[in-house]
Amino acid sequence: MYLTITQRLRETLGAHIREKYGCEISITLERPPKLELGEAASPVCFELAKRLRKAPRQIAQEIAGSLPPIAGVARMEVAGGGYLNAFFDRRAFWENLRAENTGERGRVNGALGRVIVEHTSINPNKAAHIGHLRNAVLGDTMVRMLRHTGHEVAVQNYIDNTGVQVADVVITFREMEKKSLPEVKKLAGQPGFDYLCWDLYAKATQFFEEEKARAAKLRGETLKAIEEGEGEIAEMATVIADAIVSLHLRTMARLDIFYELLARESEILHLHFWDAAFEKLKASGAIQLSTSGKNAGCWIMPWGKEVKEAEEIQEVKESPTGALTSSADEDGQAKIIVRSNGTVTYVGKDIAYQLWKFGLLGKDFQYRKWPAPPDAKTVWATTTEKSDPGAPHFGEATAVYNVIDTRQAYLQEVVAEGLRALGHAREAENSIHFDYQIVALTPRCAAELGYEIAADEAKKAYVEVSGRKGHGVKADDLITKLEAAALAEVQPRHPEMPAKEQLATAHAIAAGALRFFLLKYTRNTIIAFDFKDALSFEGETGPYCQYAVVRIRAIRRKGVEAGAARAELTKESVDKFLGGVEGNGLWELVLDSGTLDYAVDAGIGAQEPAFVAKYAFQLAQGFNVFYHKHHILSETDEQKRAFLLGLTELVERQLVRALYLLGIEAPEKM
RNA sequence: GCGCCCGUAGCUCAGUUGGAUAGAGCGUCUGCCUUCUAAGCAGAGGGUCGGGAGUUCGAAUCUCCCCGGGCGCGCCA
Repeated sequence: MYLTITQRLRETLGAHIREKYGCEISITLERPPKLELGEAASPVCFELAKRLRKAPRQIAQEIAGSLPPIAGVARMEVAGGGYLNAFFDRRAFWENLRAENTGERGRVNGALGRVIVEHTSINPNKAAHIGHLRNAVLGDTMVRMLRHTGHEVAVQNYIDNTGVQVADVVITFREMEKKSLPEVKKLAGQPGFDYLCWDLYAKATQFFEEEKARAAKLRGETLKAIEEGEGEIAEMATVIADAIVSLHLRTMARLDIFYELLARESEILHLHFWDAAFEKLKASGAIQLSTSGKNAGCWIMPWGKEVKEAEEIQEVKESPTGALTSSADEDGQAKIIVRSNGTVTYVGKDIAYQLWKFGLLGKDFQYRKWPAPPDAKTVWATTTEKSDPGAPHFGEATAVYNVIDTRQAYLQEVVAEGLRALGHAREAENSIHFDYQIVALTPRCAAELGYEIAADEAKKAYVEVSGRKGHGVKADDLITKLEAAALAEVQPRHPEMPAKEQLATAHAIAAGALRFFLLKYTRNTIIAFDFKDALSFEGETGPYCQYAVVRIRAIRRKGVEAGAARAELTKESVDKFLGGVEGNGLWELVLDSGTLDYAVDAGIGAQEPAFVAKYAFQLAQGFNVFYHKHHILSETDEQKRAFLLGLTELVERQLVRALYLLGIEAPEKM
């Protein structure tokens, strides 16, 4: 609602200034610091003053006096040195907001069209940890926000099932644990397999450090076998990766995170996605065969400062083979795409995958349903077998969000540059690296978990999570711990509640606490994880927001029990309760309720789910203040009680909506 | 060496892209449960926005220079 009115205000103001003064100016709007200054304000006259060589206040007065009426805006005032302040029509806002049942669905901002969001993408060789959760929760929340604003979104989870990390676990099973394929199959079917692999992977890291030569040889052989996809080694890798993926899906389902497609690297390999991309890259000259220098024999993509030079050289020396005969790559940071032994690097595969996402590769996967998905929600996976005829159409997006931590920024740039070099500038532009900072452990937390920390690390503010070392807070452990803590709060409060409901409530609180904890920080803040903060249910937390909803629902239940008749609210009453300075308190809560669209819009624009988390918290806070100030059910003035109840319902609806966007469920009681 | 990011209250962080008196949570102290759930509310205290210079009507926000910290730059992914 707020966004609707401010957009109208922006347009009208812009058009009016264009007409009146003949200048094109972008209208900045802000929320004034105090309600007495209105609901929206523009400092545009300060900027205008420079161009028109007139006092800003005078301009503001001219505009305020001549601006055509705007629906939803009661009046404009001039304040300070030249602010233009808009005062909303409070009753209209209230009525329109209450009538707005559909939320913001259907309203598409921009022309994004079909969107792919890739998130989670955990190496399928060990249990998920807290860092993976940040990725998944950020991605999932962004998906919810995009869908809320009417975008068609497909969620994809990339499965690197043929990589080094899976190979390392295979090696550990075979060489160190001396396990046969049937034995591994058996283990993979047992609970806790992801935890077992977590420990094994840490062991492998040790082995690789201690016996470098032997390890390197084994890794090479294992990788090759996995890539070729045949034989016992390959089968063991498949068994491990598939089992771990299923466990990851279950972990994420605990936080209400689901996927449409599991895109597996094995299919990118076996369906020859890279070959197709390679031909395109060669043909366009985007990559070149280096014939001299340290990269001799590699296909490289010029990078950094060299891009320009290389392009110039390209123009002069169009070589039919694509071979770069100059020495431009000799000293530079040219990115290697194909190694001198003919194998493709990760970036190369990623370019192929990215091309597919935009429908630019000229190839498609085959699809099958993933077996036994959590909550019986269909998940599709890529396959080399015949495609399931019921599979939906994947790919061909107009925008792609890749949720990957910020350390990979450079590689993501290379991928985008690859698209650009192929002449897909728009797709390169719409390849959004949705980057975020890592989750680290506070030194105290690392100590609590019993990790040995090197002396230089102990001095730092935080300790990096390391899958290789086996250092990290496992996702399932954390969720379980939170559930236990929440249950300990629920039980004494609701001894009458059936055990099953107590558990469900505790789960909702645990998941809410965790998701909110991961979302309240903006993306580029390193989260220094500590159990004390993550386990908190007070203050700026998910449970605080859930609690506000629970309070509202308690009021409604009690109201129904009391059987009190609800008076029909008159226009005069609404004007009275929201009007003037006395109405400011209630009006502010109405206004905050109606600001969700604005928060979501800003959140999508800045790619910051944290904006929605902040919104939910502030609305909950506003409600709690209201709750203490007004006792609703004992209100004797019927009109007032009807109004307070209406407002309560409004807050509930908006807060539940905001929480839904954050992937947080509001329980009935807690 | 080159590139990117960060430094805001005791601690952890916001500050919606340059706007009005810099905000919140935690922690500390003081109050508030016989009324709709105290996972709450009210109040107090706490700031040279790392430092300096500049840009302009206006800077936590933009530019430059320092100081302090983090990350990236591989024929790994």
